[in-house]
Amino acid sequence: MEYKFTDIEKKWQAIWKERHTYRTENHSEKPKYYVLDMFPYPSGAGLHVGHPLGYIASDIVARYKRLAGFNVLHPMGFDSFGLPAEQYAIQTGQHPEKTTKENIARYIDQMNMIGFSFDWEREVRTSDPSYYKWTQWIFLQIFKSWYNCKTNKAEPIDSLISVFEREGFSTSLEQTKNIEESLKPFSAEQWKDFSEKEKSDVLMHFRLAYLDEAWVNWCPQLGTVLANDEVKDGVSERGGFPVERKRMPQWSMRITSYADRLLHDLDKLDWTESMKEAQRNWIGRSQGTSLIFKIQNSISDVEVFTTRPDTIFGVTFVTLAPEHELVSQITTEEYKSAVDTYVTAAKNRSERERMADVKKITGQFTGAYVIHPFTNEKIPVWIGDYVLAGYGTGAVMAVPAHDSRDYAFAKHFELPIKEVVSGGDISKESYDAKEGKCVNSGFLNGLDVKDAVKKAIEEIEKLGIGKGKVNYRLRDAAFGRQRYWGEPIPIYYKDGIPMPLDESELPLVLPEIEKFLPTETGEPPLARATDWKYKSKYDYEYTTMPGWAGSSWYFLRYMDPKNEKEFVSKDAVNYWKNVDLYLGGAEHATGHLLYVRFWTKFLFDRDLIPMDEPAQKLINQGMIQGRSNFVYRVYVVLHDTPQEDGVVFPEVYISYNYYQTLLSYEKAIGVGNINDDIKSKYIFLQGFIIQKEIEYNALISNLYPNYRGKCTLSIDGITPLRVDVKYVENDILDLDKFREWKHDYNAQFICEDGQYICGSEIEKMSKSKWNVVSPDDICIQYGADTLRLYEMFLGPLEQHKPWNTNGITGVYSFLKRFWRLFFDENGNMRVSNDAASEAELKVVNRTLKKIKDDIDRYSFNTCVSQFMICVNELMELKSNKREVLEPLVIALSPFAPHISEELWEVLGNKESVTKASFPAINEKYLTDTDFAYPVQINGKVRFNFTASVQLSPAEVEKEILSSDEAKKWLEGKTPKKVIVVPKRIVNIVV
RNA sequence: GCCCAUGUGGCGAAAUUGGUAAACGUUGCGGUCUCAGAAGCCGUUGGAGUUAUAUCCUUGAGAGUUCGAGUCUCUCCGUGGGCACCA
Repeated sequence: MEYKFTDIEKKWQAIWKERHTYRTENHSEKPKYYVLDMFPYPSGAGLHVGHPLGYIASDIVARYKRLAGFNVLHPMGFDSFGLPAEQYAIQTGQHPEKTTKENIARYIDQMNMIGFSFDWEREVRTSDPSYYKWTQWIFLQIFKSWYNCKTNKAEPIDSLISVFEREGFSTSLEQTKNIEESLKPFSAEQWKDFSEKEKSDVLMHFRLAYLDEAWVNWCPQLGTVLANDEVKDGVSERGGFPVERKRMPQWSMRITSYADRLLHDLDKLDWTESMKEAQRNWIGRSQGTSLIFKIQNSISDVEVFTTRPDTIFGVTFVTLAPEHELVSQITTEEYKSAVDTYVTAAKNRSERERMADVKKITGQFTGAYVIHPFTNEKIPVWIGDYVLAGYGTGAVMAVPAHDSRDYAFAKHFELPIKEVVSGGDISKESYDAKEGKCVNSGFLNGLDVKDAVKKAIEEIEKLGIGKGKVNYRLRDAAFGRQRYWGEPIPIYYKDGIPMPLDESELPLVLPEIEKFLPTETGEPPLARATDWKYKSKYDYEYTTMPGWAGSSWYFLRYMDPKNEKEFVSKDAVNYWKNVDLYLGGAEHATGHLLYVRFWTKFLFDRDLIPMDEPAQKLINQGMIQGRSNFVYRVYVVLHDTPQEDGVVFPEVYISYNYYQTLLSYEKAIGVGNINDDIKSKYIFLQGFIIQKEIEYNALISNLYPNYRGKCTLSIDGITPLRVDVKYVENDILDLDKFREWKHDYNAQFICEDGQYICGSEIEKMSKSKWNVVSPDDICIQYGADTLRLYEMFLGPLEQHKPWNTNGITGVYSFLKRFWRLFFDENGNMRVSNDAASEAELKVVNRTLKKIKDDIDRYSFNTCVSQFMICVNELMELKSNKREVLEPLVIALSPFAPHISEELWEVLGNKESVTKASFPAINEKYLTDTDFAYPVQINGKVRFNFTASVQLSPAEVEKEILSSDEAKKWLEGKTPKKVIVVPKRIVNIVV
């Protein structure tokens, strides 16, 4: 009997489905274990071999934990709202719901083919109304909450209202300190007299989900606002379109209220350092001082934020961001037009332009001055776009001597530079280091920087012009998207006041619309919906939620996916608590992983769930990259008019360079007639040039030099073209298939030893790069178990690695060998019930121990190696004992579940292997007693040596050589060399 | 610029707390089986050196700690990633 993986896999997948083998109950005597994958966005391209990497790893852990006696929750679902489906809908007119459903069906088929142990009865889809009902519900809870700084947690908005009713609002109100300082103070009486609208506006300053005029990342091509993490290098992450800054009313999430807790709680998580570091950077906490400068001849003042109060005496100017609200107020008549010009220019620059000329220094004097609080000197106020409106107070005190940006600005505009910390040479560059002694600094003179900071803050607070303050780089997250395919925000507008829907009215279902584009007046697509008004009267909010809304709480829904009364029952969430192992890509560090922590903390604050972190342990599986292949083709650029130095042929004009290109090809490949006669050259050219590409204004020849030929010749006019990796094996192109694919039957390949060698490049696996390898193909050719083992065998889980099918035969033949342990050549079962030998037991126990240890540290590649070693050893021992094989079948089952089930049945066990428990390890067989007596290997003798105390090599040597066994072996000879490894092994060479 | 990660044969990679570097797989080479191919099976494969044995060298580079360093410390170089006029 052969190992027929196709039959075996089909059989067991059907059985698992039929018997609901992986259904998980919410109650069990067993301890719980929750292993979660980041759910995929179901794209139209289907899964490629990179996607299942993390799923296979998590499936191994899930299956292993079941064997180890845990009640395991291992679900899968789909993040099915999002931009690509909508873009596709715009292009094709198909409803995103339809394409999303089709894509999901394909994803599920592909996943089932690999044999995952997901409990599909718990599947969630973020675009399903029964799911997004609860996303909307959570939004409403966030909307109806505020952050109390005194209790340091989110509370119902009612508790804030009662504070206002009792005390009114002032900047010194303890509960709201650091939250909102632009709001004007009011008394309790004033609060009571406020209109509904006024009250709503005030509360908007505190709600955790709020509507506000804000600077946003606007992407005109996508027609929507994007959050900071959706913008990379000034272009949108999806599609790569330019992003502008725009001020508009915008729904936001007050994630900044949680900045401190998001930062601090990182310490208690078991995540990689780089992951935590990425979040720390993104949150960007900086401890400093806010400081107020009085403006000369004015009642207003400027507040700045600095981390270096110790350099207060080095301030030689103050810079405001162009958007700063004081700019228009303080600018003097004389500078008005210059300032206006500058501000307008700065505002019109896109984010990308601004980034591009980071090095270019621009600025403008306002004509105004502030008074230095300690020296009473006049300090000029400038505006400059190196100061960001959104960070700190949008104004800085410039200390050119000790800040490189201020230094550059000062040098450019010839402003004074005053050294106040000794240690650098400020004539050359600024001295930014926080080391040295203060000079020229009044009461700070002679102090070290550290002490000076303390002293400066003390003095500043004494004068009442500032206080210690913490700033974060993290901004509130834009929450509204001017798009169709997302959760509608459950808000309607009554007399201009945003009102939450009643919870009983959820879900607010996405209305049907005809076109998925914005309206003619520029409103979001939802404005197209007819008959879609709250109580047929009030407008709903037209923006939808961003992609991250649904994914910020999905791990909770898996616990209780069908609950119609609650987002998750107390019962379920108290049992499962947080995720024990979370697997996903590192690219979500500053997006999803921050938002899901934020929502979890919020739900915790409001006593809706018992834990304040979503996932204790996080593993980032590396990306499996694609290996793209290229063919090369000679292009000839056409010219409209004859080139002076060119060669003229009937119909076409070619520059001399390209003529040379073709000639050198002729030489290189030794084809065609080389003849000075222009006519024969024409024939030569005619032979190759077959097609005119109007688009590129070029002639495409049918000549394909191979990779090596292209390199050695290094001629212009050769263009690399992507070729589907299906037609390439080990960089060698299947010529016929290629001709067929490109319909280029005249293609002339310049080969080497009859082989056309393609160029290659490692890059992200993607449909557009033609380098996608589908897991389906691997499953068909080698089987799912081989695919699973091979993906693990490729290398450490967390590392990026290119896909390469070369090694897969090794894994495949391992499974075939494993199979042969059970069947002889004639297909008869050869397993015996005899007792196993000591050697066999040693092999199996050592393997089990190693596998267990390696799974516990998520080192799956070494597990696979260990299985291979084990099979090799058992083959050598010709082992066929049930006692040996049975535990191995169980141990292998997390990795290769199908073959394990089949063999388990062959061994005559009725229950499924997944119901078995992980075999116990007999410690007796783990000790290296083999080496207790001397063994001769290549002239060396190996002794086992174990000492309870640390001995020096000399002592060990003495100890060993004086032992009876050594004496017996040496027979009076003196050892030539003794290599001593304390505590372990001694090699003696005679 | 700042921060994090990482560097081992032709290739993917192993190497618990510092303890015989290169396990396992692949590629290459040689052999066996076969009408033939595929698949198996058996050798061999870091470098230098020797008929062979012996021996020496080798974990990006250089230093240090140690009886002993791929592993720990410092400096430098390369690669990947994050943040970036964030005051």
